[in-house]
Parts: sequence; C-alpha cells; structure tokens
Amino acid sequence: MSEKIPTIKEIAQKLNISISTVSRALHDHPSIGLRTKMQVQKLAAEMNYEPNQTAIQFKQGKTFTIGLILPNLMEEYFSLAINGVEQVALENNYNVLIGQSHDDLEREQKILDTMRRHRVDGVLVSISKQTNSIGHFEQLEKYNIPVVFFDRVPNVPHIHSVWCSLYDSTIDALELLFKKGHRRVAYIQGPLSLNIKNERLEGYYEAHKHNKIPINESLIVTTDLSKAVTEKVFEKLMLLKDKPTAILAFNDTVALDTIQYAKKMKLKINKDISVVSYANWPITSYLDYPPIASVEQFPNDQGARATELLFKLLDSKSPEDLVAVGNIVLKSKLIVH
Amino acid sequence: MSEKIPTIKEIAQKLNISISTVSRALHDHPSIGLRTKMQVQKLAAEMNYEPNQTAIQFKQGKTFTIGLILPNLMEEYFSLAINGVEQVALENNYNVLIGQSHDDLEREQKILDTMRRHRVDGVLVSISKQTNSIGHFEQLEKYNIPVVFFDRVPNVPHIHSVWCSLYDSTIDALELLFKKGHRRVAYIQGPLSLNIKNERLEGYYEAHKHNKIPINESLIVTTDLSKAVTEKVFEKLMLLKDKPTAILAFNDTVALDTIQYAKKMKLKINKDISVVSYANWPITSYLDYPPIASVEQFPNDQGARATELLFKLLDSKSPEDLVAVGNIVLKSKLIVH
DNA sequence: AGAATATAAGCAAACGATTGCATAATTTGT
DNA sequence: ACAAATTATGCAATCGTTTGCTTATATTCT
Repeated sequence: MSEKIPTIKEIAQKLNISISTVSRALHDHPSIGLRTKMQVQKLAAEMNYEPNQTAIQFKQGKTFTIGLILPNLMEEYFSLAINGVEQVALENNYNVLIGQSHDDLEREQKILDTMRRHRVDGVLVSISKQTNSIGHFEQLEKYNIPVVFFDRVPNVPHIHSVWCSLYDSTIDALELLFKKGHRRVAYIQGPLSLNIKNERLEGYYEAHKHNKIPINESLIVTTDLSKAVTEKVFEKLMLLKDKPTAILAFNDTVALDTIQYAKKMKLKINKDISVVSYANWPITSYLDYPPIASVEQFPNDQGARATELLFKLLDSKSPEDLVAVGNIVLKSKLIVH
Repeated sequence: MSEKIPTIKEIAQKLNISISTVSRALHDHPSIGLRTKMQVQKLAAEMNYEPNQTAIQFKQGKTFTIGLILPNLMEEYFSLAINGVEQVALENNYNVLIGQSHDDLEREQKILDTMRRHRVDGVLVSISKQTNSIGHFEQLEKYNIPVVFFDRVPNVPHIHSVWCSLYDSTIDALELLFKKGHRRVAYIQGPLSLNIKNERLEGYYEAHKHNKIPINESLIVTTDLSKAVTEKVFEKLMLLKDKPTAILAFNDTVALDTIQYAKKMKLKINKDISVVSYANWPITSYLDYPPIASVEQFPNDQGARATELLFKLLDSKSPEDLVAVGNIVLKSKLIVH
C-alpha cells in the first residue's frame, strides 16, 4: 500500500557510490563522469525519485514560496489579480500562499505572522481597509523579506508598490458626463482611509476645474459600501434642491446598489440619473441598466507586474538594488458601455 | 538594516546551556526546571525568537500545509468554499496552498506535482471538467498523502469525498414549477462528464415520473457553458412545436445567458418563460428578472466539512482508519426568490 | 551518612540535500 | 615509464530542531 519516498541516499547505496556524487549527477555537475551521471539519472527515474523540497528549503534557507495577502477573494477584482500572480510565480517555479484579511487588520497581521514563520521568500499585499500603519510589514523587511504592495497601496514613502492610477480615467469619466450635458455629478466615495491615495476625488476636482464647473461639496458623499448606507446617502442626494443628474460611484457594488434603489424610487436610469463606476464586477453586462461607463483597472496585469517586481527584489541581494527598483504606476482605462 | 534571525543555538549560548534544554524549555517539557524554563522563555521573547518552520517541517516530515485544488477562483462558488477550508485549516494551525486547474487536466496534474514535491500533508480537490481518471491522485495516496474530493467528485469507488446532493432539491424545483402550472420544463445541462454523478438529471426524471408527466427528450439539451452555445440551444428549444414554458438551467451562468437572450427575443420573463437554476452567483439579486428559484449548495459548509474530513484522515495513521471514514453527503436547498 | 530515588540537564544522532575541499583514478605529455 | 595535468569521486560539515538515552545534581528515606 504505502511506499517509502526514495532519497538520494538510497540511490547512492544501490549504486555503491557516495551521496554527493548522486547529488551532483542529478544536477548535471561537470565534475561527474558521463557513465555515472547516466546511471544515476536512470535509476532516479526508475525509483520515481523526487528531491525533498523541505530538505532543500531548509538547507538553502529559501522556500520558493511567496505570500499573497488579499482583502477578499469574493471581489472578482482580486480573483483576477491572483491569476497574474500565479502565472509569474509558476514561471519562476514558485508557489503562492494565499491569505484573506477580510479587511481586518488583526487578521492581516496574523496571516503575515504565519507567512513569516513559514519563511516565505517575499510577500505581495493589497492592504485591508483597516490598515493604518505598516509597521508589521516593515518588520518583515528587517529580516530581508521583501514586500510589494499592490492595488491598495499605503500612502507612505520608501515602499515598493504597483498600482493603477485612476486619476486620468476619472477625468475621462467626468468629461464624458459633462459632454452629455450633465452639470451636477455626485460622487459617492468609499470609506476614507488615510493610507490610500484618493485619486478618484482628485480627478473629480480637476475635471470640474478644467471644465470651469463649480464644485458643490454637498454632491460629495460617503458610504461604507454597505447597501443600507449607500441607499441612505443616495436618497439624501436626490432630496437636494440641486439634485445630481449623474453619479460617479466608488465601485460596482455602490453603483449597483444605487441603480437598484433608483429604480425602486421610480427614477429612469440614463434619463433621470446616469451612473459611472469603477469596474470590479464583470457581471454588470447582465444588467438591464448597467453603468454607462466603467474605469477598468486590469487586475491581472497589476498582479503580474507586482510579482515581477517582487522577483526583481528577490534576485538582488544588495540593499542598494532594493532602493532603486521603486514603484510602478499603471494606467486605467475608461470603458464606455 | 537587516537582522539575523535568532535560533535556539544562540539562546543556548547566551544562557550557557545546551540546545536540547532550550528546545525542551520552549516546549514546556516536564524535565526542565522552572528557573531554567523561565529564563529561556524570557530570553526567547526578548530576542523575538521564532522557531524555524522549515527546519521543523524537515525534521518532522510534515509541512502543516494542505493543498487545495480548484477549477477556478472566478466562480464565486469556489471562493466561498475557500473560506470554509481556510477557517478549519487555521484552527488546526495549517496553511493552505491554493492552485487553480482552470479546468485543464494537464494543469491539474502539474499543480499536484508541485504540491507533492512541496510535501503537502494532504490534498483537497474539486476536479476539473477534463479529469476522466484519478490515477494522479491515487499516486499520492501511495505515499500516504490523503486526498479528499469535494463538490465535483469523481464517480469511482474507494475515495474520500464530500459533496452536496442535488437530487432532492432538483425535485423540489420541478415540483415548484409543476405547481405553478408548467408542464413542459426544459433542462439545459452542462458538459457531460462520465466522472461526476448526474443528480440534476436523475431528479429531473424522478420529478416527472412522480407527477406522471411524460418526459420529452427533446426538452433536454446540452451546453458547454459558453454564451454562444447556450443561446443556440435555447433558440432551438423555443423553435419546438411544444416549446417549454420553463427552464431548469445547469447553473447561473446558463440561467443568465438564457434570460438575457430571452429578453432579446422579446420573450416576457416569468410569463412566456420561467427559469430555475443552481446557485453559483449571489449577484442575481441585482437582476431585474432573476431566476424564480435557485438550488443553494452551501459551499462554505462543504469546504469546511471536507477539510475536517481531511484532518481526520491526517490524524489516523493506521490504514484501517482511513477506509472507515468514507463519504459525506450534504443536502442542498431550494431557495425561492 | 549512605543508598535509593527523583529531578534537571546534556550528548549525540537524525532528517535529506548541498558543497568546499581533499583524494583517487585516469589520461596526457615527454 | 613517470611526472604532471586532468577528470572523477568521496568525506564531512552544515542548516535548526527534536528526542532517546545517558549523566550529573539534588532530594528523600532509613
């Protein structure tokens, strides 16, 4: 029934040679004669020999594993990012250890602890909404474990990051609305985290400024992304004297909750109210009234680029290299439906 | 900048005791005196000592890691299952290594290879659509690495599995439709895999038999889950002389593609045609015309139960135990919207 | 006090692979 | 044919931790 897993020791015994010779033969070391090399490789294949990774990991002080910490797998956005990460990792013969913070700081730290104990070679992370300090990540770098932040990047200096700029696309989105005649565009923003750059809002301001449309601060409202709060703030918006004719929604969750509620209020979508959003759900194509445009952030790309950056950091042992690699900013794109 | 990671050896040197004493002190071994124990634990804490997992893994021949192989993370169903798995794993201080087969057999095997090489202690798997033999899994069990199949379970004997029976709920779903007066219910089934039990179809037959409604084989059609094919088979159904008034859809992908296309054909949803489906997308609540009912399969539960079963297998070293544990079948539930 | 017992700590091997250095075996040059 | 150069192989330490067995120290009993 259960077989013993073969080791180089057994190969060495059967061939009456030393284990070092076997090891070198399997690695095509030049100082091993052709005959021996062939013999060893043949026997190894016959015995289904496979090097014991745990032994190698231990000896080399490397696990060939990277940790990937995400807020959530439910968000399609992150599931897509994983694909990019996995692909690059696979190309480099690395494994990926995934952990979900569920937007909980304590859990994020706990996951990081487990990963550190398991001696991952590097960490990729999209921080939780609660994360307001990156002390726990800095601690990793003390032990020479590089950390690359992606997508949700803390707004602090001297970190390695990959993220997608939303500034230009936000401006594009508003230009689109302005061009369609909208003058009162509300922005339903997500939870304010001091640590994430607020490019949506910056773009919102800039687009207004550029088009010489005055900002009405009461059109900027905040939701915690829950359905209830989104509905409440939307209702408040529609009770304004100067109510908006269009909505810039923080993401598709907010957009869909808004659209659903608007319909309940008997508003005509795309007539009384238009919605533009930031894409995280591809499902919107099944809706009768999807947002008229979305900002696409190319999660797969972001994941891949972040992983490539991490491998660059892993390759460079000297601390000077690490400082030089820096940050990568990708471009988002407005997709008009 | 970069610190060296402390080991028990250093602790031993600083306290002028042996490493075995340190090791035992940290493990609360009874043969270590209280004074020494305290000293060691205090110093270890001060030095931020953390046991080197790679060394332990190597020594113990255990990685405290389970492999989880899924067809796809895009399907919300599997993302939810992961949560159940993660939770149970965390409770047992285990890590989870996730791999996506993308419904590709070759990839499934490759992932399994990597996991075997990394010496995972056990494997959880929901097989790919292409998987028509389980040889690659049986090979694992030869090395005493238990395998638990879940959700998509191959239809072969002598395996450990956790899955959710769809039989009863399928009957419930059809009863619901029959009660609403439908007499011609089409079934759009997914790709036929010889290795997965076809409970949907069995339920479909049984419900008809029980209600003495004759089966019309032309109402049973097959899609490969692509939008194009789903639309084609639906169109063919609607061209029948005795066209159906309701559809039992293989899953929400099929259901939504069907509904979308029906609307394009100017059919009135829930009047000309009603749809019942198997839940994999919670998003359906945002639709104007969602399926009238869905069969819920409780992915989180399934994941958790499967992981518990795997741990049971890991705990029992004797091969007899392994045979006894067997299979777990959960119940699905019809949710009427 | 001296032997028997209980308590505390250390020695050394083991896990599987890698690798610098030494040594053995073979070939080449003269 | 013998030294020199080349090629092939082996020895042994190492990574950090665990653990069976031995030994040293302290306590208890008679």
